[in-house]
Amino acid sequence: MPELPEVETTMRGLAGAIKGRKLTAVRAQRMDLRFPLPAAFASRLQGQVANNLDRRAKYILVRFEGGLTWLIHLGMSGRLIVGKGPLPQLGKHDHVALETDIGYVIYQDARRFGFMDLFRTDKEAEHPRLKDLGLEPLTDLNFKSLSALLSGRSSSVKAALLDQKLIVGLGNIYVAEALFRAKVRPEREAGSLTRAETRRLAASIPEVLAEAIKAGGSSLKDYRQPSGELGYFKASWAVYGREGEDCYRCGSGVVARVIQSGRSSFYCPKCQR
DNA sequence: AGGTGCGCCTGGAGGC
DNA sequence: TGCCTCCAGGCGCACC
Repeated sequence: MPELPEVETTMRGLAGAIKGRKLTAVRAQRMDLRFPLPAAFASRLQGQVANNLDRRAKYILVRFEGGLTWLIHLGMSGRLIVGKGPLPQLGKHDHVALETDIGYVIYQDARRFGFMDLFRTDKEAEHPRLKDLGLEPLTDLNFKSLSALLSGRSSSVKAALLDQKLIVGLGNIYVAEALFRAKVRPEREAGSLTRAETRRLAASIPEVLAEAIKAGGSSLKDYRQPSGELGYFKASWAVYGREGEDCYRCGSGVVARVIQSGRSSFYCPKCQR
């Protein structure tokens, strides 16, 4: 799925389409996303005025004037598509659609690993999807906070960085890129990182995420910005998906791929230690 | 506590 | 309008 930069980009695109506007019509074509849509989903959203939009971890939060919050997770292939004018004909993967006075939003998700929920905004802190999330890498990550997360941990540093209870927003791509920049191998035991390595990693994570947001995210297969534009950060990947290629940085290492917990990890064996 | 494997779905790529 | 296998950005679960 979309990792933090893609979710952030999607949230901003959605904000441009609905912030301050009333949802004049809401349709749920399919209720069975990863989890069923909540009861009376469309009727509860219809007529709501979007007050502010936010991102927490890989969740988009739309808060409405009346105290209702709409939570959206894009799963692996979820996309939000925004447009001006009337709602176009919906396709087989268009599961939720809404209109405002100026345009429309379509939630499209081929694999249906995404999901949505509605809840009272004042209960946000207790929401089961939100209450156990770790720290936000763009605002709360520094040497001290990262050290506290990693120290004494026997799992791999990759597993630790993917664990949304520790730190949120990272997925397979951005973990690979952040570890490359920090010169740390994904298989390293999390608690074994030196102070210098931890310091580099605390810097490289927000750095790579911020750069990716600026580029509109990374388009792999399904992802596009809500406007339909691609995300361009893929061109900046140093190791992800580059198995067998020469390392950008050291020139002599060849990017390797190993399987960790059934998922591909990419790194330069020469300059990541 | 941590790992591993699997399932949830569909579609694209590549081998044959 | 081929068929088959593998693979994919996430995440939760059962099981060890």
